Amino acid sequence: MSKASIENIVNERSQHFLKVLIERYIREGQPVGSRTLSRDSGLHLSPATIRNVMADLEDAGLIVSPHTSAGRVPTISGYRFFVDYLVSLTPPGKTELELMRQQLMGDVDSKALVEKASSALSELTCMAGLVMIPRHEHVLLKQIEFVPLSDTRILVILVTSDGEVQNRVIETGRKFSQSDLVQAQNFLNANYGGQKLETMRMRIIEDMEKTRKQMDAVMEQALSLAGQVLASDREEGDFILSGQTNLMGFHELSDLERLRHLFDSFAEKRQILHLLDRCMEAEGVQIFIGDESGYEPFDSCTLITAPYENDDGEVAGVLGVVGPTRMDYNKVIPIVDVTARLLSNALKLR
Amino acid sequence: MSKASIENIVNERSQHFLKVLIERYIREGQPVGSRTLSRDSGLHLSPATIRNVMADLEDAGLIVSPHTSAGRVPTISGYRFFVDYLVSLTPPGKTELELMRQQLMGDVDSKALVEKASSALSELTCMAGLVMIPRHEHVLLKQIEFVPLSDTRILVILVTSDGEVQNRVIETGRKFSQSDLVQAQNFLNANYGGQKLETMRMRIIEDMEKTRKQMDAVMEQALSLAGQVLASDREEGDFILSGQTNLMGFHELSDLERLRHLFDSFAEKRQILHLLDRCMEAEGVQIFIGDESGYEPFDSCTLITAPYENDDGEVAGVLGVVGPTRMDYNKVIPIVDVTARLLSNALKLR
DNA sequence: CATTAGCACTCTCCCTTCTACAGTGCTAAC
DNA sequence: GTTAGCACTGTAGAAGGGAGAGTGCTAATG
Repeated sequence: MSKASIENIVNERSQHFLKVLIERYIREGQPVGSRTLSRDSGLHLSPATIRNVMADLEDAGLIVSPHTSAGRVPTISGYRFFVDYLVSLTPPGKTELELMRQQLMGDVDSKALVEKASSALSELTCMAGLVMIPRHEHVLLKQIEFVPLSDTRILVILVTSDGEVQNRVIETGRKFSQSDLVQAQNFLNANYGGQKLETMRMRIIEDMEKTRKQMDAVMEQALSLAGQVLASDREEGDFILSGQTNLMGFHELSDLERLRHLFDSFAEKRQILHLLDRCMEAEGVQIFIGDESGYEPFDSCTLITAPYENDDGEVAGVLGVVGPTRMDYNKVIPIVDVTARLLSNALKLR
Repeated sequence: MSKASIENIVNERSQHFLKVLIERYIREGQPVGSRTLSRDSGLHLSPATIRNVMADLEDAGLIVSPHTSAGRVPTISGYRFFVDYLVSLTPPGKTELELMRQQLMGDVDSKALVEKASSALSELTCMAGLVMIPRHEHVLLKQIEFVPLSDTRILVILVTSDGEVQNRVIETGRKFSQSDLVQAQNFLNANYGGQKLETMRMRIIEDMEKTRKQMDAVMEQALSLAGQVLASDREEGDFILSGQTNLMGFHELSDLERLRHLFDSFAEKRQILHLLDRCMEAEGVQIFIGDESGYEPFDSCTLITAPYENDDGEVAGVLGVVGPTRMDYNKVIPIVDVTARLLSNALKLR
């Protein structure tokens, strides 16, 4: 940012005009001209004066005109300045809140909760809602079961403290008898039940060393199986997307090629998950406007996210909405924020 | 169909022209005029003659012209007649076949197979591919396990003969001790293991009657639990969709509103599942052109489906593609057909 | 009787032209 | 610092016009 621009931004009056301009543009979707702004601003200044201010704002890179004789529209920096300094967040109405609260109560199944949160987001914002499936990193092992499928394939069922069930199939390479499995299962439940999966993984590696000296066949088998199970525990993550088609309504995204690109990126998931992972580390609401996400299909979109917590009060995932850069930040930011809180609560109250 | 139309359709020459016209239109996407058709037809007839034939075909409702001075395009009836009597199916090339075969081998997980089949369909046809998740109606119970989650909630794990694992949580309303559950589990495995879930459900209802007289507590508990598990067995079904965005490339579908409607229908699933269910009953390839599906979002699409079989040789589900009515039927029909066969094989060879 | 040439007609597509309009930047006056 | 006035610029939309493609009809032909 040039020196001139900073001085102008500091100017309170310019900021007021910027705010009014952006709010107007968000509402109407049309470039805002000096005459309109003069009427809307509340201050009694002529269009000519406003034009000077607008020229400054344009110099500062906060607004641009699409062509000579159109009004001005916010740039990405403009939106950024707006959300950083100028937003007047309007908390969701009682009815919306109540509706959302109801949706997110009842259920005990965390998958169902996540889906409802996602569709609530998309319905309330009329954009696309997305919610990461909760991570189970800090989850405790409640029970482990082995079920033989064939000679060398074993189905392993992990029941975790958050009530989730994970099925994994492992290829053992050698044969285990039914009683081998029962013994291993009992051994593991007795020794590792109630532990976190991650600490479990570490302890098993240690324990395998010790066991080698003791040469207890049962323990060794059990550990080797458990080792295999947990080796495949690198979760790749996933998210639930709702209301993707809402995005087809925005004519700033109506370029079919861009839109297709965006939809493909939703289907591919990988990059988006990476982005969401980053948001999980940050605290509170995160906003990526236009190319700020560094992810090209989102170049003409804004992503607003907030982390939510699991029953232990640890960050379990991230939720958010995707929409055009021209979105009602005043309204959407609180919705994302509140939804994250409500989902956290719902996960705790199960 | 009027009498005149039938006579005209029976006319072999008209049929030839219809075929050439449709194939040309499928290739080029432009209305086909009499001059073009005269050159393409192979027969040495002047455009004027062709015009007479085209007028007949139009009377018969097989083609229309978008406006006075455009050529003709096929109607839905035209396409229908084409696929019923005129297609020259071209089997997929060696390379495509080999590629598909490779994709569909390796894996043992039926979910993964289904996903690969779906993406293979969408890639080979450049349209949207969809594959129903296999139904487990005729599947055998391999093993049943009870895992207590809380006093009244029990996790039931069903391992079935096709290697799938189903988790269900039931609310018992009263407390079961650990040993109650183990006994019930053993009883059920001993008495119902290896049976079809559907016959099991019926037998359990019978057996509950008998048990009432014997008053064996263990048996009664076991049956009551199993009854609950199987009561929730009404599968609603699901399908995997791939390459949905391919549809955005077709400009006959480029009306954003229609497209949105179509995408919403994919997300809603219910109606489409209903449609697919109907296809499961029929034998072999099914084709719904335009409004033939009776499902309005598909009005400007064609759906081509084929059922596939599970390891028992019973119909397990349906797969297919969705694209614009103007699609290369000669090529796509065999692809759907072959994919269904290959998926059936892959499911058998696991 | 089927086929064909000829012709007037119709419609779309694309190009150009024109006008109305909105909004700008600049200059000079307040 | 603010404002009025003014020339300028770019867009949107209407109007017009020619080229081209394809039609249906009629009358002539083999």
